[in-house]
Amino acid sequence: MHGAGAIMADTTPDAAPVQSLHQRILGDIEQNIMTGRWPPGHKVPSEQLLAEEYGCSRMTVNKVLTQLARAGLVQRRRKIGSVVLPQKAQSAILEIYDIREEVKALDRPYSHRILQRSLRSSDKAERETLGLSPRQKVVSVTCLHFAGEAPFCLEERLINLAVVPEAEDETFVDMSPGPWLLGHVPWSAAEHRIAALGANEVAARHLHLAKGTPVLVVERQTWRLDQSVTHVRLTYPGESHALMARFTPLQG
Amino acid sequence: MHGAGAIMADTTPDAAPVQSLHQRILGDIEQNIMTGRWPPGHKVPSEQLLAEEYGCSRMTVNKVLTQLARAGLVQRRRKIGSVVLPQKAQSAILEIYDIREEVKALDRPYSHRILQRSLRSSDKAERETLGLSPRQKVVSVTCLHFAGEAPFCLEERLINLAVVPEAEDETFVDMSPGPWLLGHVPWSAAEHRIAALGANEVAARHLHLAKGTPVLVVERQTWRLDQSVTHVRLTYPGESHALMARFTPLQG
DNA sequence: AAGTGGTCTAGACCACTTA
DNA sequence: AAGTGGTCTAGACCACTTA
Repeated sequence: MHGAGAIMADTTPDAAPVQSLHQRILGDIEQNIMTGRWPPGHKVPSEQLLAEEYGCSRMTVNKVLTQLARAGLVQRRRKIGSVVLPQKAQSAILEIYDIREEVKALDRPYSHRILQRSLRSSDKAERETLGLSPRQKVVSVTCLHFAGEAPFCLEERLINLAVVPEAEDETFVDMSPGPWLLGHVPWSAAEHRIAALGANEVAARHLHLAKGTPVLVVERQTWRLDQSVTHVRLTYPGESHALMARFTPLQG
Repeated sequence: MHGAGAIMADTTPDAAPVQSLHQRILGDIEQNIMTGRWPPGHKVPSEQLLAEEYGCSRMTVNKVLTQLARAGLVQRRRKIGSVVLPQKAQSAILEIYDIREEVKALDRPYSHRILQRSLRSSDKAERETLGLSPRQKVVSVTCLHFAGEAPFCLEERLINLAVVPEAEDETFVDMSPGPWLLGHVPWSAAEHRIAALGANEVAARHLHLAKGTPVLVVERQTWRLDQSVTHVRLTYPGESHALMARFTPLQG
């Protein structure tokens, strides 16, 4: 140090840029769309015009508009320019939470218990579900998730051993099958099915419900590239459980 | 060779570039992650190294890595570089479809009927739900959606007139409230709640079910900036209905 | 023919982080 | 001190689309 301490302490003469330039432009345009000043169909100024207005290069506004297009807020076409899109119902999105996280979010102690685990040849129904060929083996796991002492969710899962050979030696006692799989196999696609059903006998017994009580059933199948990785059926007591999600269309 | 061979895809000798360069780089990296060649924790080559390997400028690979980071596949940190992230359960996402689209996807003729519509001061429960101040007015609409002759979904909705004054004169006869709102108000956030319940009296009557039959209840609240736009409760016969979604983490 | 977006370059300076 | 990403510039050429 050469006596520069005073200078160091005296920073922020002109406010430091808390936001980058393209974040500011993004925010401005987003505001215009969200407030309705630019309704669906409105023409967004061209990249060149925006660049002039903000006194920046075209690349900077291009980055912003590309991001808005990816988020589905605007449509971009050559010669035409960018227009504000009507919002689509399909863009309403719901997150499916990790069960452990769900329970912890409720401030309850989480635990799980493996009720059954078997390694065996796939039967016909399973091959149909997973899209397997006749000889392929599967791991079948049944797992009960707890919030405190209370059963929270029944998990019935099939794992395709051809895609996840490491599953052969895994007991899932330390980590339940869901998180374990996420750590071992990346997935490229998933399909969900959600229904309200009356509890069947198995679900009723494990979840301590009367048979026929409404339960929320989430089925999820996951693929890696073109191969089915796993199929899972999660059964939640319907009265007590709800899947929640908060969603915002754009992240800055 | 330190993985550079795996990174580089074959160069197309003559053919016109059907893919842009950054799309090709994105695809290559995505492949490496999806196939497990680059497991979670693996260090992605630095921007400078990738740029050299692909013989392109740093901006081009920066674009790719930024996109991968936004999609949640990698984490980027200065000095450290980029590393492959473990996949998160939270990234499993479910689309909620427009009811009209849901019905049409089943190849059934869609129609809807307005059962009730009223403009009135909000009551206490409604103000709590929507976060309104005492004097604010709401439009309350009850709408039944049909697939052919069969009731498909009961919609019970509140609309905040302060945010959507145009709703005062709208009958929703030509277009049901959901799509109408999407065309009139952009939303910035939504919150969903899904549960399996026994049908209450109103739902049972309109959906032609016995009281207590399992139904799937989807509640959605939507905001524009900080103001609540609408709250809707959708009730589906649980046995016949399922929400479906297919999801892929990255779009090129 | 002209306007617009799509993509890419070859640099630049900076901020952050570890060593 | 050095490596890495974050951001931005000032251009360039091209593809597509309308007129």
